[in-house]
Amino acid sequence: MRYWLFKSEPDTWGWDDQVAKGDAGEEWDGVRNYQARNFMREMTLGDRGFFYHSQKDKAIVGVVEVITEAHPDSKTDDPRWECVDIKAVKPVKTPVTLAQIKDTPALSDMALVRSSRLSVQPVTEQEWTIVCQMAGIEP
DNA sequence: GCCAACGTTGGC
DNA sequence: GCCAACGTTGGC
Repeated sequence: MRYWLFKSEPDTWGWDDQVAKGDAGEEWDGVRNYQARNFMREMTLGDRGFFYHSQKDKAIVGVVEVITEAHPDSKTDDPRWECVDIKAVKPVKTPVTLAQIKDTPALSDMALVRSSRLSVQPVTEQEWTIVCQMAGIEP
């Protein structure tokens, strides 16, 4: 199993919207970036991801699970763009902010720090464990 | 609201 | 195939 991070503007699609979809989940549509799409193609069922709010919050607020493999993005006819479906698994106990992540030397290589504009990013197992500790949840 | 970083587009 | 121009994202 691999770990990922999904970034969204909370005003457009936030954690609450994701939770409201329940186990049915929702397409992670709208990605128009090849690198992010390629990561979604690498995803397999059961992979876990962090749900990150950009802009106002700038914090990891929940954990999601990949529930479909990559398929065409239903929001466009352009065959280049694909996405996976994800469902909310659980919220974090304590949101982990970008500032905290930047203050943690072991997390200084996270894509969130190094490549802040990428909307879908891989997370290493080690990073996953550390962030879960900071969030007060089981990995 | 500004600006840096980055990806994309289009002219040559 | 290069590079300038432009648009978008996201942190500050």
